[in-house]
Amino acid sequence: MAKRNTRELILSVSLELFNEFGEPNVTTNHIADEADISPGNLYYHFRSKDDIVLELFKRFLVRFKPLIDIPENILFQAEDLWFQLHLSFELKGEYRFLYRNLADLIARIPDLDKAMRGLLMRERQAAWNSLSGLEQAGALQIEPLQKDLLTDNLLLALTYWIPFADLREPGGLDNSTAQISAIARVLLMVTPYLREPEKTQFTALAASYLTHSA
Amino acid sequence: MAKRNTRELILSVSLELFNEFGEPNVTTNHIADEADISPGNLYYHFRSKDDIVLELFKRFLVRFKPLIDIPENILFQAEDLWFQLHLSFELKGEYRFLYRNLADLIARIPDLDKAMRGLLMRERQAAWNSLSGLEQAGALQIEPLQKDLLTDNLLLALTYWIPFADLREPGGLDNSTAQISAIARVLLMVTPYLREPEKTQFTALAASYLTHSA
DNA sequence: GTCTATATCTAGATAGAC
DNA sequence: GTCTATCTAGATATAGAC
Repeated sequence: MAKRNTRELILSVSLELFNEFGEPNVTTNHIADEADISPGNLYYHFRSKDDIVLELFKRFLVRFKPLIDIPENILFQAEDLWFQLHLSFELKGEYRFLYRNLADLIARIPDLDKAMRGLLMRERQAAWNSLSGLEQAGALQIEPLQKDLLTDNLLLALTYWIPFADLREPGGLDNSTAQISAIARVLLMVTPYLREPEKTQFTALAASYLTHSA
Repeated sequence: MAKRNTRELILSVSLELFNEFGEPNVTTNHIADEADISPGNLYYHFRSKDDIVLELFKRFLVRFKPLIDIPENILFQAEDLWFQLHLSFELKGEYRFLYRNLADLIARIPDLDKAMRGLLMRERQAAWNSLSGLEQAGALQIEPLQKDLLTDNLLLALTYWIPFADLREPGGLDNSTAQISAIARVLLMVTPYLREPEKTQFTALAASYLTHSA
């Protein structure tokens, strides 16, 4: 709601509406209406609707990149993974419209296509590096093939868990409670490959988050 | 391409175009054009575009329901799971436009919303029952909480693996090779909880499928 | 910077002849 | 059943006054 200026207002209103109704179902008139400005004014500040989407994506990107900038040889603790997931899901929840219509957005907006594919590749690498970190810390033991598959499965969950949860319980991810549940579920994909004592410790930790929140 | 009559032609052309370009990016004019009929003729056979989508969904449903009609107390072998996954992914590949735009389709078409949510619930139950079957056959050992989480993760993969793979490699799922790789990946989500000898046996089987196909 | 009014375009859908 | 021609609605985007 921060009304620093009209441009910012348009962006924040757009983000809200996109998240709630899905980007294809929100017209520039709806945005202008909700922001209490005229359609013409909106087009003074943005050349097109896609331009709004791209600006929102850019802002998402700026905050997301540091989160997946995980060096290859980091010494990673299990708690680090938890924390990293928490920040990541929180941010994606804020910009969840991007993930709800991923396929069509990138089909329509070439610039977004390029950027998003690159982002997914980076994120995959980040997940892979995280697992490597756990290995080096002695907490994780996994075969190379399994590691590769687990990485893909993690990336799948990181990409589509929010739309998936929204599907089953629309608007259910508005509260942080549901998000914590999501994080726990993703984390538990890793626990089968953890060694003791981390395995038991983490299963219990995730379980406790789950039970008092889902 | 089966041209039994115009109605069937429209359906098969629609399915092809929807799968290739995404349903929102295919207009009724495109369909008519590709089917070499007039737009007016299309609307003689279908009241609306949504009507076409619904009819396609109905046909998907008729073939999919038997696949997820898995009794609660079935004695399940690991191979059964593999086979079931194979049929399931093949069918979903045929109708993959449904999964590419799931959120928006059900937001727009109320009848589809109801049916699709019901279907997802059934499919989740089917996955759960499959795990139960493996437990009863002595092949699977898993804690109740883990079982629940695994079921959700399986459902996530069953729902979004195809759009996810399409994202990374557009059109990559056209050949059955890529689909086998997908099945192997999903199946490997279960292997950490399998007992010996099934565990080793299945890891090897899935790995062999993966290596000579991906 | 903001408004009103309007242009343009495209999609879904219909009417009526054949 | 099929066609041509057309309507209507709604969305993006622009023009020009204030």
